[in-house]
Amino acid sequence: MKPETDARITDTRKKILDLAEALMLSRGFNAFSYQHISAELGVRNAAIHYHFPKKSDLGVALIERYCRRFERFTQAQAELSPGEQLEKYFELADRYFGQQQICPSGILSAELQTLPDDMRLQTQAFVALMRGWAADIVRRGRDAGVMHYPGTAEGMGDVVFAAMQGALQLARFDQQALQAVKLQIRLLLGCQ
Amino acid sequence: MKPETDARITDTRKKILDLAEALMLSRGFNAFSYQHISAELGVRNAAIHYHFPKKSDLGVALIERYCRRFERFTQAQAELSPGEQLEKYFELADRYFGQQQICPSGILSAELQTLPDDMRLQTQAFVALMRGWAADIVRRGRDAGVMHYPGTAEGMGDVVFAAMQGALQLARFDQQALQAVKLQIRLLLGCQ
DNA sequence: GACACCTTACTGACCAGTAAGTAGAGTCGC
DNA sequence: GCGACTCTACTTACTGGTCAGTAAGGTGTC
Repeated sequence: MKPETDARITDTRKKILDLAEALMLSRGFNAFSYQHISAELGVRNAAIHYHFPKKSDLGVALIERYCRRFERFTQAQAELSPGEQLEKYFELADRYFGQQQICPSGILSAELQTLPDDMRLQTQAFVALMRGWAADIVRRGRDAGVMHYPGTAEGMGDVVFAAMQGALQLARFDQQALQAVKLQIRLLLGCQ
Repeated sequence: MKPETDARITDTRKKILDLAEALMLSRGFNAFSYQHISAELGVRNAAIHYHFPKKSDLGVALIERYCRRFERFTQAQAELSPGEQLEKYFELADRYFGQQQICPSGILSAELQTLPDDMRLQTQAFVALMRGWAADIVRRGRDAGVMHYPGTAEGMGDVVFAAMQGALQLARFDQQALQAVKLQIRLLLGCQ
């Protein structure tokens, strides 16, 4: 009998997801193939089709994992101050940058028109999560009196989110762009 | 005898560039094929290879045209006030949005790792142009006393540029995101 | 013997790119 | 003003590679 937590994920399945994630964030979803993964993993192409019959199944699983991971991430940071949360948000971006990657919402929204419907829906949910968190940080920052900006929290959150997404793309040309944008956002929010 | 201006561009060549541009901005560079263009144009695939032997030749020509167009654009706006220039910058984004497109630097930087070397170089030049202009607007805005922000003009320019690039991608999910980001940038710059 | 997890072997679609040929328009010598 | 030539702008016909996806079979484990 299986344990009630059916979240047992086979080793191969996890490795596929990990490799697919790295490939998607560096090359894009359309620009990697099952071959890329199978070669690296030392299995045959069909083994990947066994776990993810269609490529869109792999894509959806990837984004779902992002959503779960992101929710765990925000919950873990729930007790921190808004300023500290912002820095955590920045660290997330730094981590992508260190691996020559851009953020998932960046690549997915750029490729959106060519993605299958199920992936598009999932992407929409993920983007909504990230936007919501950015808005939340700056809202609570203003409520706590440590962040200062004109307009609405949603507007400011969108600027922070969009600027960070854009900055990760910019950073592919200029190493310092990400640092510059992070610094400027801190200044604009009047924290530090 | 030919006129000394040898810039006569054949009709087909221009049509190819126009179609390729629309395809790239909506689907991405890797996600459109010569078939897409030839079918729409009513010619054979090889006709496109005649004008652009390799796909990267088409890509480079596309970005070169962007650079020329952008320089003409900024020169035409040279006499305007910084505030008006910012609005022109915003109008550019609105135009992309209206056609369900994102900005060229957005798609090109997202796909950067998979682009041929010559396109990468050309993209770098184009991004440098756009970044430079954004920094220029806010620098002259501050010098003229109509824009107010902390930090450097380069930092603020990067935030404006990155935020607009990100906002166009966000706008694919939420129609109002672009408006919201534009408004927030105006507020952050303290103009209007 | 049922099931999970693979394999080999294949299909058909699409892709960029090439080679060789052709139609028409312009150029040149005479 | 006419044939020979050349150039531009294509065409048809093809190649080799890559792609997602499938079908059927094998193997070890519970």
